[in-house]
Amino acid sequence: MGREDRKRPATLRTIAQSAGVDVSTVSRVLNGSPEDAARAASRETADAIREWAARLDYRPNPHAKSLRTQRSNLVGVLVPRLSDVVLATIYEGIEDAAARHGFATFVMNSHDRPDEQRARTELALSRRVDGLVFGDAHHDGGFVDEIAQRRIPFVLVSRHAGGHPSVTCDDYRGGRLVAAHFLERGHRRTAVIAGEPFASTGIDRTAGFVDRYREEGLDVATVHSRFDTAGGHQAAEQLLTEVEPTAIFAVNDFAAIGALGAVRDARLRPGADVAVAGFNDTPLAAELPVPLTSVRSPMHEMGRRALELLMTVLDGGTPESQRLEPELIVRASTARP
Amino acid sequence: MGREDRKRPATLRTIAQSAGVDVSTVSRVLNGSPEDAARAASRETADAIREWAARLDYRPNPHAKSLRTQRSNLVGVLVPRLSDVVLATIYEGIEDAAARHGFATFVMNSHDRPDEQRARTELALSRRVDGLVFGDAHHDGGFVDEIAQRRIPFVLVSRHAGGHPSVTCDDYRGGRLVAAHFLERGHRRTAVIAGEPFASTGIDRTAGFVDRYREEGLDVATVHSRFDTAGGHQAAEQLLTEVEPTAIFAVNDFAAIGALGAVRDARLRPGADVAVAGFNDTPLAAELPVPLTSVRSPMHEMGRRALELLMTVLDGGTPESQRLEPELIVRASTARP
DNA sequence: CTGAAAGCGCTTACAG
DNA sequence: CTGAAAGCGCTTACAG
Repeated sequence: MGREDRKRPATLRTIAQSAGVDVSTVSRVLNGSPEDAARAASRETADAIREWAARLDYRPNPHAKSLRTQRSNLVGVLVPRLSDVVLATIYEGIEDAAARHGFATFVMNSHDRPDEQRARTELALSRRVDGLVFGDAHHDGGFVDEIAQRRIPFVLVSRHAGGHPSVTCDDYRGGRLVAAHFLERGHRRTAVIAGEPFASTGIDRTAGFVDRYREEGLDVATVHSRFDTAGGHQAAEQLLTEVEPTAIFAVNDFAAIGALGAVRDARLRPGADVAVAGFNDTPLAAELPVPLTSVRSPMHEMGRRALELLMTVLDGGTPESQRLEPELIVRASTARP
Repeated sequence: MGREDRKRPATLRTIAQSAGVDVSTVSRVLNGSPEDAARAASRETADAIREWAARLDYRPNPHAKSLRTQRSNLVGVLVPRLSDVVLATIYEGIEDAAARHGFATFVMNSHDRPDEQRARTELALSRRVDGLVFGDAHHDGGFVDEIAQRRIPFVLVSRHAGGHPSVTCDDYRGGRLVAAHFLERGHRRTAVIAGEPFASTGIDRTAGFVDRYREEGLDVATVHSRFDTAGGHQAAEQLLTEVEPTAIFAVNDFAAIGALGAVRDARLRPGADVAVAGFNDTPLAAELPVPLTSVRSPMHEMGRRALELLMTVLDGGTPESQRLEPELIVRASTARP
């Protein structure tokens, strides 16, 4: 089954010979714009060419095309971890939109480590991507600033940084929604599991929550954490002993699930004794033993729009950052008994 | 920030001119095998060439190379859904291994739909991938048989089909492990949430479980389901009313989580009243309010090995299918009180 | 040790 | 409406 056994695919030349015309004519008819095609050959010649192409199962060689046009129709996508369902879903949106534009994508994990971000980006660049989508931007913005300076087309998704074009959820507003909900339920001693300090998602969600509480003259305890369940568990344990909050907002569903575990371990009832809310409304949130209140963010849509925004950049347009609306989904984890 | 602004990258010709040698010499030194390089130029010439390459930040143009060599160093990967953490983790293994071999990967979702499998495969082929990894093979094997007939290099991962080269978990054995555990705990009326009927994973896990129980002269109720939480919830609801099992094996953690929800909704205590076990030992399993007993499968390793197996195929070797060992992780969801 | 030449499969001014 | 030619950036027999 070695690769030598497969017979060579049809090329423009094959078709040109079959149809008795020049390759340039075939190119214009098959791969050119409709106007090009119309100008390039008579109806009959064009039809004959198209018929041969179909019969020979012709598919343009993308490498030849890219070499000639200096455009690869490839985009590189960097995410912290693809096994995080939030990023995977955003990526699905990116991939869908890319396919519709005739682009293919390379995804890579950076694990939120600057050295890997750099290495993966260079790898993508050496593969000659036309542009990049970063789902792993750090708020300090050092790395993306550098990419911008090199005039490499890119957009950010999920997290914003340094004023570069981005598509995000309105995380600040999402944080406020949770705070408003907690206030309505009468919680006055609350805490936030704020995630990693370098991610604008965690920063903004926390800020929105804290600001809303400040408006009521109330302070909020905050603690940073990893974005996963173990991180949330650990952070919640600490908060439960040091702060004894009646409600906890974790800036991410996984951290929230970890927090639920910590609440249970402390012999408290999630929802009844300690309210817990998460963010993103991951598919699991609704199915947990104690269903989780969470802020729904349009993950797939965010990915789709980020890719569209990149297309704007590639077409030389002026990209406008977008902030999509979050929606609070209330469930048992924040219901008083 | 249009693409026109970036200055042209260095090429072999740029370097050849700078170093005062022919492009063919530069090619042999920079991109050839070590022996080629040694034979192509004197130490000094070679060093000079390498120095110029570094100074000009030379990166071989992959499109030119692919066009010339008829090899793309690209592989296509098809999965049912990348937002399923199991497939995402397998894909991470594939991607890691691919990068080490100098290959890049395209991933695409097929949603387990034959028309999408076909369309995505053709898309990958039109992008001139050297080979494919299918994580979404259907057990009937119709589609992959066809691909094999076309002599397209490919391997299967996670699911096997039609005797084609594959890397899977020993799912049958995994099913037996769960059965043995349930038997040891004294469960005699049990049920399996078997997943989709077209996936070898669910088929084999179910068969292993059922066979072990048959050896004790006991029958097992089985019901098919989707692989997600909602599917598991629904299947468990049905089983709880119709079969009243004391233990349920769901062939996948998400279905198991859905089953836990159904158990709770029926006012039964997971673990105490009804044991529930899952499969894959997803990161969440350990962190659930009632930690989930699950069969750990080496997902990342499976992906890695699948890619290695594809490399064997591409090198004209004889690929041998592999079945990796599962491991039972016992937690509270199957502990008697 | 080194070079000159051909060609992979396209696109696109240029010419008629 | 159609063609001939050049060239994108590589690799690799062939020749010396």
